Amino acid sequence: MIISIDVSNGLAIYDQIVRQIKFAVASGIILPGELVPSVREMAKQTAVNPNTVSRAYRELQSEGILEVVRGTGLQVSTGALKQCRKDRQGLIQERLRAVLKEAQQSQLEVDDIRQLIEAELARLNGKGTSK
Amino acid sequence: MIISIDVSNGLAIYDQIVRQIKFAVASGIILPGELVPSVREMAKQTAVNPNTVSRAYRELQSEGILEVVRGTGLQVSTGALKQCRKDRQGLIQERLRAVLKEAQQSQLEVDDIRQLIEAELARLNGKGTSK
Amino acid sequence: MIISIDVSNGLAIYDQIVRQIKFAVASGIILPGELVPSVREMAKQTAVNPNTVSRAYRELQSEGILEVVRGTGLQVSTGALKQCRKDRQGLIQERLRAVLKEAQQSQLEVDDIRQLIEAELARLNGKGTSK
Amino acid sequence: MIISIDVSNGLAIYDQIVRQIKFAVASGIILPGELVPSVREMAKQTAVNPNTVSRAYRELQSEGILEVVRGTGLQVSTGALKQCRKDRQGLIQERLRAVLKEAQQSQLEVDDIRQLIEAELARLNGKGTSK
DNA sequence: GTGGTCTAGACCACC
DNA sequence: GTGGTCTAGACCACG
Repeated sequence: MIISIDVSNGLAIYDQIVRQIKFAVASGIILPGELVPSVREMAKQTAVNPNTVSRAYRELQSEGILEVVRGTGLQVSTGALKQCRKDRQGLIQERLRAVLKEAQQSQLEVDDIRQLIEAELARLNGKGTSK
Repeated sequence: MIISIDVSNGLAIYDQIVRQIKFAVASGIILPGELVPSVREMAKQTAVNPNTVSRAYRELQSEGILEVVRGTGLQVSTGALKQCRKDRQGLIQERLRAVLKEAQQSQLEVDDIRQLIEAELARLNGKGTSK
Repeated sequence: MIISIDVSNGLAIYDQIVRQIKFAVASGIILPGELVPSVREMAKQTAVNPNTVSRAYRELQSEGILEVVRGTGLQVSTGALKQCRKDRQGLIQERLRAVLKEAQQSQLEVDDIRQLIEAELARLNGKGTSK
Repeated sequence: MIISIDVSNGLAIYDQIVRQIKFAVASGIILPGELVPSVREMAKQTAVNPNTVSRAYRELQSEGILEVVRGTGLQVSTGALKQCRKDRQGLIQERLRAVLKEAQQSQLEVDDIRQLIEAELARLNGKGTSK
């Protein structure tokens, strides 16, 4: 699992770690039962303050994504995969709703919105297949 | 023009003012050449410190949305309407692209995405017409 | 004499009036002994608050450019032409010095500066003659 | 980097800070990637309120000269050097053009202007070498 | 420790 | 009356 940090993108570093681990879990890159890198290890890898990694892990524990294995480290918990997928789905849905709502408030017709979306989907697919 | 502030939504107060004024300009609620409420007036209206309003107005000046008329107040500048509309459009497009991209990365099929979108659009329209 | 005011250029209105009258005197557009328009007249002409015109005239009186003719109005004083010319000269010289100094502080070589100047002079002359 | 404030020169304090930092960047006194003094540090150094320093830094951020490194400070951004140099050059050119234009409007012959300039350049150089 | 935001209250120039 | 600037002091999130 590779975590890459961008210090100057406005997002808190701990939050970048949280999101990327959730993403890794949702995508099956790291499976329930597997250990995440230790705080020190991750801190070295990402050149980040251990406090910050620790905070990210704490956050993930409180959300039930990670759980302590005494004397061993932190592992991805059993329900984490399903939860991360659902989170992801929910988050996407929420953001989709927000942007659609705003689009409508801006005098955009429903058909204009659909057109915009199809254009963007085509763009993404074009990029994806050509790669 | 009515500006409503929500102190506990995470967004900075000055930013809420900035956005709502841009929205008002983009929507034609306030036209180029018209004066925005004075700093003190707006501060009273929104129960916010005048400095905070001033900061929002300064931000809008530096973006070319507002301009000072010495001793008289701040007026919406000539190019503001077009600029705010374009900003708004660009912002929506960008956010749409981001969420669609993320949706695709989450193993959602294009048709699933379309279905989600239609559901959300229906929700919005239902809300709109029933109200 | 035509005075034109630009409310949104940052310069105080009264100052714009002061400068334009000095310019008119220096250029011989208005001669010593001639009356300037009355406060009310000028205020109407320029669509400016009479207080503001009054302030400009006061400024010009205190600099000795204008003088009261009791019951008649304000006239350009005898020494005004020479003084305005000198002022103008001095002001230009001062600004020239300031900009040259700054240019030198910015690692510009003397010859680069000369080149820049010649380019600008050519531009101005080109414009002037072609007009 | 030394920032010196003159409270009684008409220029706003925050603007003096902005200009001097731009100057320092343009001159290579402070390089892209380096941190500027912290808000509190700079405030102590210049005997100015931290808010005022903060405002100057905010201004520089919005112009893309500085960028935040969360919890660490503000660093000179990558493109800042080039940008500051260009700004500086453009500003000088603009002011040069303005003063030359005004000089010509004042019945000064081109050769008189050249003479004035050479005199000023000599003055500056004399000062520079004698120092 | 860092910057970001906000409030409160003051003074200024300009109209 | 208008905006612009500054100070003082407080609280927050982040590292």
